[in-house]
Amino acid sequence: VSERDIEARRVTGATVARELGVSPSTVSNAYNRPDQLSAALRGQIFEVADRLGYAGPDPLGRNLRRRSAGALGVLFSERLSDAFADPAATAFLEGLSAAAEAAAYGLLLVPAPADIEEPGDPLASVSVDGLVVYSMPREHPLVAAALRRRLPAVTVDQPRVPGLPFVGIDDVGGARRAAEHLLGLGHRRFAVVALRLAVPARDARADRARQAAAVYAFSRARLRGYAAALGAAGLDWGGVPVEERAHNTVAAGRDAGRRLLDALPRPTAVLCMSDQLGVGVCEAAREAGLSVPGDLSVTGFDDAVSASVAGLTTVRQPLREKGEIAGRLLLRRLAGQPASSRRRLPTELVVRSTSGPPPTSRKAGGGAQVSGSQGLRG
Amino acid sequence: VSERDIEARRVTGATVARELGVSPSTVSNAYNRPDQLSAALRGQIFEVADRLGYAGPDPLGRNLRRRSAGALGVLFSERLSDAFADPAATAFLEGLSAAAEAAAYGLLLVPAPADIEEPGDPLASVSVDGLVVYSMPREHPLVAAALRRRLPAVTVDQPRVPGLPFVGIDDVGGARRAAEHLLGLGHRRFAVVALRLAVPARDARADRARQAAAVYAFSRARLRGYAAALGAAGLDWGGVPVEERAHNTVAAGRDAGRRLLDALPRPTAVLCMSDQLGVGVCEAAREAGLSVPGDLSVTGFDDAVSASVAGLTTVRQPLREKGEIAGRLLLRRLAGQPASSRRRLPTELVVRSTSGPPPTSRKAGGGAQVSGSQGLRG
DNA sequence: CTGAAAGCGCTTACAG
DNA sequence: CTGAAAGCGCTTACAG
Repeated sequence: VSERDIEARRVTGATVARELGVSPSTVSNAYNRPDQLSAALRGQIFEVADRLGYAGPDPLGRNLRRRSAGALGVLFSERLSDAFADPAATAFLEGLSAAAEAAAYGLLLVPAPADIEEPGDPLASVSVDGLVVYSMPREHPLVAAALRRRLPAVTVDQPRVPGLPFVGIDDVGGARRAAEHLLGLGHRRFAVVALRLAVPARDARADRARQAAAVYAFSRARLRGYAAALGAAGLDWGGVPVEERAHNTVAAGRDAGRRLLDALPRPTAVLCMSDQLGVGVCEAAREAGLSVPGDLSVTGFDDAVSASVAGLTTVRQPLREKGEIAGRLLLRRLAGQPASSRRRLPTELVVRSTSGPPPTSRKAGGGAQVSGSQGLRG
Repeated sequence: VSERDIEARRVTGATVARELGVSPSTVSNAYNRPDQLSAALRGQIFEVADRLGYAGPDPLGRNLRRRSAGALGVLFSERLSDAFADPAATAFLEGLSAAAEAAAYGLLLVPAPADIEEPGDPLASVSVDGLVVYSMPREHPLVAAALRRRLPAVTVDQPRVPGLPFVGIDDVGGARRAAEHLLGLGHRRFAVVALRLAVPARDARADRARQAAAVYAFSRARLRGYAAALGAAGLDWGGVPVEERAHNTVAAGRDAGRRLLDALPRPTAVLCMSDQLGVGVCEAAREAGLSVPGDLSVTGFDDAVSASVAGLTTVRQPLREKGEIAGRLLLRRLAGQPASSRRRLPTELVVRSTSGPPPTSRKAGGGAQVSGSQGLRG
């Protein structure tokens, strides 16, 4: 009975039409095509609507009829709340939302399923016109579900889905330049703080097997870039400790830094896959009584706001632009134009005050060449 | 003709049912109620679906039928891209998304209308189950549209919509404590950098009239807090320059700082309504050859990541928690429980290294009491 | 300038 | 275990 009461009380366009003795089409036209009816009738309709508490056509009905949702979906591998805590993700969203908004599209952030591998389709109730797949491994159940849906989609920082447009950056080159910069300053003892490598992400030392099993394209590529530069300088990549961290936060960097700085012989340079991690490593160094860059050099990645505030040497990537391009690519597809392009944006080394020559070593036997900036081959 | 081709090609649950000679209900049940049909038939259905390219029930149809959208809408007064560039907004979204995600809801970020006051309802195509109204002035057309829709809604940092649940912080008290801290250190010459006050927001000096016309509850309240503290210490609020900035960025703070530090007599303390602004003012000071806090003390607001990185003295507010509470309040209403509460969360002064005693003044005649921390009345 | 008809794709009691 | 029927609320040609 109460169910029926509610039912009876719901006001739709048809209710307004009935009340006024006009057809539902006319009510619809009053809202959508003012030129299709007299101003007088339109006024009456609005008046009755107001009196009855009708707020205009229900988007649910309209969207089904028009077969459009007015929104772009965004898929993250992490929980949404982790994405918002990650400056790289929010800068990307900044650009993406600018593109969406310019075309009057909203952004629907798709919730991560409570259990990975839970039964049921996490996309079952997600009404969107297209999908942005942000930095997810191809095997992720959400990506599989997205592909099954055959929605127009764009992948970002993750190139392995054939047929879909892709936007990414030169991760290998960026990582390589950071390592070369430190090599050029004379460093020989390196450590790395990596972002998530495989699923599930870990907060732990990543051995060779773990590195080889990396499924996130961006972190895999950055490892490759670091390794290439160090290898070219004659260093043994196998001896370089790599700490993996699941979350892109200062706290994670601090923790990883503590662990790396505990080891002997201590590294003189730490390559970090994000600025948050880099800032955290700097904090761990100061905690341990080490000066940066006197005793320890640190590089980040992204060039987020915290990097410039902290004076962090880092690799700049055009995060906002990456989001804008992803959005425009998807919107172009939605407009019916073919857009199966792949864009790889450039990265750039930004030298600030957390990198310098290594301390003149008392015990290590390594070369003490403090100068020279290039060409450390062989 | 091509229209018809496309029409003919679309695969729905009915297509699968026809192909297999079963009813649409059975196909629906295969996806939604596995217990309602034999495993064998279910398998057949999935097989045919796969062959025909049917990805499961279309969310558009399902959402209409179920009268739910599976998403919470978020309304901002700024463009979406500005919201993502604002650390306070993203920290709020972090908490909100955690609450939404825990209940398997997505977050739909509603695009700002291209023209303010454009014709048509910006919410016309926005399918959501409820709305979070974040820091908007009551008169804003989007808020009016939202109220008209009669959707369950929660307002945040903006208390003036009667009947709606509200979550906010103690802006007055937080601002007052920042000012009292600086007064206690002996400062007498203040300046303020404010966030948006009225619509449209401006990048300019805000005179008394502008301050009185402020429509954003949070900035209005913070001004009141600053003014109360300075007034209680016998200072003339009318003589305190207030610079308004539309965007919460370091660049905006730097610009405001430059203008304030150009004036003579120069202020010895700058109260900022955000950490980004505060960091910017610190940069402007260093640019001008002033030391912080030796020549100039600066306070922020929020205690965002940049505040701790920069060592900024600030007023901490529980941004993430605010978002979580807003989300939970809205979800409770969606679950049919009454939730017309108002929550005002506490703020807390965090003293770091950008505040100290004013420089021992050579020319100004003010008192030079460098100590004392409270009770500057009269 | 207005209305009757069809249908967007789905799910839910209900009957068998 | 399966199907026929009704309807969620809307918009779009089309006829008048």
